[in-house]
Amino acid sequence: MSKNLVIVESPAKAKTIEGFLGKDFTVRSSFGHVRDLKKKGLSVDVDNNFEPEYEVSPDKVKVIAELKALVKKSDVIWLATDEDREGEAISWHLEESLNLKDKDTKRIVFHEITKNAIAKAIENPRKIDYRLVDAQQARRILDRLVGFGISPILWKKIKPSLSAGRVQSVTVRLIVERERDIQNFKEEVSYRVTGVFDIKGKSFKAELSKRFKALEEAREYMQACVDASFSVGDLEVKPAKKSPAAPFTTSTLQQEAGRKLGFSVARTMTVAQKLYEEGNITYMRTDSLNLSDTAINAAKAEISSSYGAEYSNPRKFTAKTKGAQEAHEAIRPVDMSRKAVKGDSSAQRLYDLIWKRTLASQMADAQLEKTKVTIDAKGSNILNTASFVGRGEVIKFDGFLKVYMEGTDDDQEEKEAEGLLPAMNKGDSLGRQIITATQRFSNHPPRYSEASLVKKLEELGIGRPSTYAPTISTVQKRGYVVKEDREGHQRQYNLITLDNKGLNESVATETTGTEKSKLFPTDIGIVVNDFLVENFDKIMDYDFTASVEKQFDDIAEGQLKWTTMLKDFYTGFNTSLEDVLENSDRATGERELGEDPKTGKPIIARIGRYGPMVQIGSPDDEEKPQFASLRAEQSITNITLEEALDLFKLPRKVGMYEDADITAAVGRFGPYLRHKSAFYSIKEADGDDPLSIKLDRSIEVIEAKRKADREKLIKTFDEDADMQLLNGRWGPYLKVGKNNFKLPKDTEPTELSYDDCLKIMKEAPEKKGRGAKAAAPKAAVKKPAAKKKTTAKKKPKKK
DNA sequence: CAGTGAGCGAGCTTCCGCTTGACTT
Repeated sequence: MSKNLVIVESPAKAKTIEGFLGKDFTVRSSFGHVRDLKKKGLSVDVDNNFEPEYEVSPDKVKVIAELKALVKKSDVIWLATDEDREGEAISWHLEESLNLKDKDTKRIVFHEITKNAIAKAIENPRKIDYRLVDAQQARRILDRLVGFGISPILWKKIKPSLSAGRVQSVTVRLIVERERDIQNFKEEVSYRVTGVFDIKGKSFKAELSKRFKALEEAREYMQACVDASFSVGDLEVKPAKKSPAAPFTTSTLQQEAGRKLGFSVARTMTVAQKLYEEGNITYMRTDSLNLSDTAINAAKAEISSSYGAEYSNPRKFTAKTKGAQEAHEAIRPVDMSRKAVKGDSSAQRLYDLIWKRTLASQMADAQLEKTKVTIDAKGSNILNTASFVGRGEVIKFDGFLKVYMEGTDDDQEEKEAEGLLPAMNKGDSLGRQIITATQRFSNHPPRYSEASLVKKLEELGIGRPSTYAPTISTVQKRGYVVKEDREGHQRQYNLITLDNKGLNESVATETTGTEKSKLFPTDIGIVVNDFLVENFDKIMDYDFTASVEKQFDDIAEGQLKWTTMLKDFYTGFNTSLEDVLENSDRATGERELGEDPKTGKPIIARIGRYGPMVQIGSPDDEEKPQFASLRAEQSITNITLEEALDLFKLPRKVGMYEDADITAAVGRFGPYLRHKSAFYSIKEADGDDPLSIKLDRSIEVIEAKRKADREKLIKTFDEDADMQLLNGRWGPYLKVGKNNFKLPKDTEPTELSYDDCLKIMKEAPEKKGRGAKAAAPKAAVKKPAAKKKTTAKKKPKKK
């Protein structure tokens, strides 16, 4: 019988460690935090030293029950949660909710999961560090105060259900401000001159050291080149080196997988989680650059045997990121000699990336030789105002480049790959093949991708490895930000070429401004952000998190009392909450578009109760104002008067079919047709538009939908017209009225009788949470009673 | 699931950070 219970945070870790410890040890996991502030309400007594009200998280009730049973059977409890603020707090919450006795409880930490490290940890137990716990409580409570303090103000002043928080609101701010920078960007025009020269049959590229502002200047210079003679001027050869990037952290893994594999941040984490659970990589939520000695030695061995000892260069990297807590190692393969893993292609590719990055980080620098040639031009005086420069780069020793090179975020359209320059000597004359002057435009700052946003957040010290991916999905779920592709537009540019046929001027076209999977702010995002920046500048400051983090550190070091810190913050914060609630105006992002040609009344675009909308007239007028929602692709900032007027043309009568009207309109879920109280979605992608769709096409859409519905239908019943067996996305299912039911495994739907279906209905498990929407209105009359019932029913389900 | 936007008032929404499955029409 085992007398020791070890509790870690992750089940995969528990499994590994159990193997290292003898059979006197049982290892279990807490699955992260087990207790939190109560879900409902503030649950912080601000008048009583910020006394928090904790509860075991609903999804951890079972975990705690199981652990409690194991505690009873054990003599010593080892709390082996991560060695950081959150981990220390988890240990404390475990101690509290499992009623652990001080004398039987030991706190241990380890940084790598090896038999040795764990044995060492067991030999060196300590007590829970309550100062660190206090720092975590301050962090948790501050976030609750901010989130639950500001969000309700947004419900009143802008729109219900909105949210604000220390992390998400600043994230949205980054995106809104970047979009403004882009809108206000004034592009600069210049002329870039490049030439291809040759010597002894070999050619190379060179670029003029200066750009011209005006076409006229470029023309003048090109003209001078016609009769110029070119020769080799200065030649410079310089050694250079490149060093490998550090091993992966969560943030750099997300960035690199985005750049090289095209993964979203969420997908990277899902795939990494799987690799971790299968024992292929170390923990994937980390901000540490550290590799264990075991890993460094394994990399050294792998490099020496595969590439030779001269390729090995063991290195230690140290974290430079704000607020790094380093409870884990960097993300690396568990076994460096495992060059590939089984699994789907996502897993294989991500593993390959991690393997290469880790290996490269332990490899020698690459040695390069950079050459630079400056070309002399003789002829007209204007040629002396600038000179062509050619650059070459040769790799003398490839070092880490043999396996891996980090990607970049810049779309560098103009950077040419640098190759080897031909052999030449000072004074050699050069042939001119072609010289081109091209009109170029400066680029606006780039929009954020998910990965570049994560990079920015990490730089600012905002959020943690475990929250980057959820934060990005939160701001999208709240409708503050959308991830989209945008089509570019055509742009013309001037081109002057000089080749053996002489000078030639032309105009060419290019596509510019194409965006793929970039983050854009929505109207709501913009209005909420502006409201918050105006009224809560302190919390919206990019340095707010960094400054509270410093205070959390002071708490952890025992130099500051956590209640004092919260009190200092809350006094001012609460005053501003009250002030804003009382004195600030409703924020609607209102913009006047012009006048309605029919009535002469003003038309405005603004945020309404249900989102962005346009409105003719005001409620003060004798006649009621008219309203219409904006389409998904429209925005308050861009919509024109004409587009707004179009919105009021709906709903529109398309024609008659089967003795009933067909009308076209746009609803909450996009454009649709309505016929005999049935709805038929139409898509712009199919070339259908509610403003212009014709009768014959509408009939086509209706008939297509009817056909699809017929194919979906498996069986109906005479006993109940509302009951149907249908084919859905996940196979056959039973539909009764508005409720859907899963069929038991291995059921042949065509053979089900009416009674069978009734049975399936009755035996269906209770729907939980969000799924029960359809039933809600009926229960509305007896809400309090109905509510108790559902919570009571939930429990047996969790057995 | 589908045209809502006056104002009232019920009751609801909301935070960040730690960890995985269960579940979807």
